[in-house]
Formats: sequence, structure tokens, C-alpha cells
Amino acid sequence: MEDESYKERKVITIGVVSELTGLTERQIRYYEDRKLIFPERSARGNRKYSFADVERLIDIANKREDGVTTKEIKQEMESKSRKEDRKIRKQMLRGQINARFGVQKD
Amino acid sequence: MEDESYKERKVITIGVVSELTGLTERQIRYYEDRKLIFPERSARGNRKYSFADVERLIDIANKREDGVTTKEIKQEMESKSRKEDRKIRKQMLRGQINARFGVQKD
DNA sequence: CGTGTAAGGAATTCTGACACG
DNA sequence: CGTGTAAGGAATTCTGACACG
Repeated sequence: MEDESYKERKVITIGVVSELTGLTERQIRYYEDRKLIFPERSARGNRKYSFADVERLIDIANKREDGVTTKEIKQEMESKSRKEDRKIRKQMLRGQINARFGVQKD
Repeated sequence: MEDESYKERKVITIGVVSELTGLTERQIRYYEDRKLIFPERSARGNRKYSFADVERLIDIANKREDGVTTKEIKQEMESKSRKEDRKIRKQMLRGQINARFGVQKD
């Protein structure tokens, strides 16, 4: 694990994200409108993105190039996150079982 | 090692750095003037900082609170980087020795 | 649907300078 | 020495809308 998780901190302005991804600001804002990306806002209201967001945008850009619609991308995301949820729930369950019946710690 | 080294990428604007560190933009620019910090510039000339820069600035801020002058901070930095250099040179030397006389790989 | 663009305003950033101490 | 501030300008970002398709 990382001390501060630089990858997730939302600190990058839209102009820099545009340089980093090659997308126009218009596109970046549109993908937010389509619920594909979730920047934070500064006090005044400026969007701030994380490195993880930048990577996701690059991923979106690649899919768009392949003709995948924003709706389909959104659905892929949701299906993936459901899978993740199941995985995590499974891990937690295993943890509980181990806590009661599993090997002794130490 | 990290895939892209998020910590070192210069992507954060001075306003966000100011929020993150609690320093005024004036202070941040002054420390650059004193050669304590080295932001990159965007096409137009806006400063861009890394998370590593942010951490260094927090370090500087703490030292300034203790009354350490920018000149002294600069000297500490230089002394530390000389030590680092010696360490790296030593490691490279050891690497060369191993390459010739050391254990076989595989 | 996905993206471009012109519009107007508000906040951001930049530099060089004067101020205090 | 270290930092605040007012100054003027240039670039940034925001929103809502019209356009095309």
C-alpha cells in the first residue's frame, strides 16, 4: 500500500488532463456528463482529476476510437464493478470464516 | 518500482499546491527563486508541480517555522544530495565488481 | 450521439515593483 | 530576508446554447 495514494488524489486541472490524454476539454466534460468520470471540484468550481481518472480517460478514448459508445462503456464499467463487489464480498466472507475456524495467528 | 511514478510527474498547478501545503503562492514562488523547488512550465508558462514537490514544500514550511533560513535549507539539501551521490556511486561500483567476479546469474 | 464553437463572465496565474524590517 | 499587496494583462475554466448529423 502507498503512503498517500498519489494515484487517487484529485489534484489535476482539466487543461493538464487534456494535455495528458490528448482529449479536448469538451470531450472530458462530456464523459463526465455521461457518468464515465467523476472529478472533484475546487472551492470555486474547477474540476480536479486524479492520475487514475487520467488513465480511465485514456481507456475511454481507446474504446471510443473502436466505435464503442459511451453507453456501452458505462455498462462495461458497471459489469466490472459488480464483479469486483462479488470478489470483495467473497474475500470478506473467507476472512470471517478464518477468524472463527481457521489457523491460529502467531 | 512504479509503472509511471505518479509521485514525480509535474502536473499540479500552483493554486492546488497552495491548498495542499497551506503556503501562499507568493511563498511558493519565492522558494523557487531561492532554488529550493523546481517546477516545470506549461506551454504558456504556468508552473506545474509534482507530489514530491508538494512534500518538499511541506518540509520547507516546517523548517521555516523553526526559523531555518532558505539559505540553510538549501545547504542541507546540497549536503544530502552529495551523500546520495556517494551512496549511488558505491552501489554502482559494487555492481561492476559483481558483474566481473560475483555470483553467476541463473 | 458525440463533438465543435462562439459568448460572457469569473477566477487563475504571471511578472515586476514597492513596502516593511 | 521573507512575505504581503496592488497592478495590468494574458490564459484558464465554467455554463448553457446552437450546430451538425
